[in-house]
Amino acid sequence: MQNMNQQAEIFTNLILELFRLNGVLLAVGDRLTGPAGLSSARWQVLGVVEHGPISVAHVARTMGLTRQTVRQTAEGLFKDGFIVYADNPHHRRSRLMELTPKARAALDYVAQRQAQWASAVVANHDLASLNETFNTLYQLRQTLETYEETNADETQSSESDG
Amino acid sequence: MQNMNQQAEIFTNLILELFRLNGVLLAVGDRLTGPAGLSSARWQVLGVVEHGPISVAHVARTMGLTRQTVRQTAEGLFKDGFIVYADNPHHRRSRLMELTPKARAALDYVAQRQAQWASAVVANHDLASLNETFNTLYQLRQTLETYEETNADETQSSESDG
DNA sequence: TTTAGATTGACAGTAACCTGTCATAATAGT
DNA sequence: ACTATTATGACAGGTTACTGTCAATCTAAA
Repeated sequence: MQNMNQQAEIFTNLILELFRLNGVLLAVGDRLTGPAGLSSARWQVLGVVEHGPISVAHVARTMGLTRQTVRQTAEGLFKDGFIVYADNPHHRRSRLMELTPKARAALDYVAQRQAQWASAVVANHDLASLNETFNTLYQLRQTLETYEETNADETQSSESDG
Repeated sequence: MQNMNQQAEIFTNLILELFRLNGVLLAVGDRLTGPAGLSSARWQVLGVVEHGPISVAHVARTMGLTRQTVRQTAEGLFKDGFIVYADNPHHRRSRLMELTPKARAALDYVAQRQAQWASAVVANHDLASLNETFNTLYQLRQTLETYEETNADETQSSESDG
């Protein structure tokens, strides 16, 4: 099958390009948020807390990250005065994160910078291509996640190791 | 400009999708390479060394990573017997990494698994969409990198902070 | 030849993700 | 009410990326 080699090559190129783009986007995020005392990771967490008081575990689920990762980010946000913890009426240990005025100001600042940046960047691309790209990537992720769920057991079961 | 808001939204969605896809791909890479004693990062480095003896700094430039990051990965690869260091006739300190038979076997194993995986995944997508997506992402990265080079100075100069 | 600059490997430290483990707290089942 | 399970925060440790700094080395210029 000649076509399969071609597909595999295009697919590999696509993956490598995704990695590079990911790196660039993280750098951009840090540049946009840095002057406000934030980072890409902190910004994303605050973006969830912005919608209302919420626990660390809940944010983790929302963002698709682990509890521990969000906890670490939250620790830094608290230490730097971007969030406070409020008592949770439904759970004694699991307190709720809330934005401080400092965080509100930082988010407003970053939002303005991000909009400015997005406008400038997007001006060079047409709507249809971006939308189509989004759709393809979304479908690709669905395929990958389905495939992983189906085949992960067959080769990754390291339960007999311990 | 009504169109600008729409573009900004699609753009934001695209970025979030890129982050998610990146996470999934890293997980897949680790799953495919794990049984061979490798990881996504190690696999990529070995993929460069595979083409011939090469220094750490050269691999870093090839991959678009920092010298120090590749050095750390190389350290692990050496410790686990995947590479050896050969003298560099052109530079006394900068030795050249070379694959060991163990690495050769691991790469062959991973290549087979990766091809199998890629075939299965790609079967659900058509060549044209993947290719078009690659092109859009490539162009987008070019735009981003150009924009960063042009505007990075204006807001990121934190020299007056210290 | 000697000096100035760039490159390189090494080392230290940081950020952001991960897993594993533990005690505590909430919830479901009996 | 009691027990088993689940959810949560805390802590330890590992991976992969980054920056900064240093001495050694190579290269180019004077």
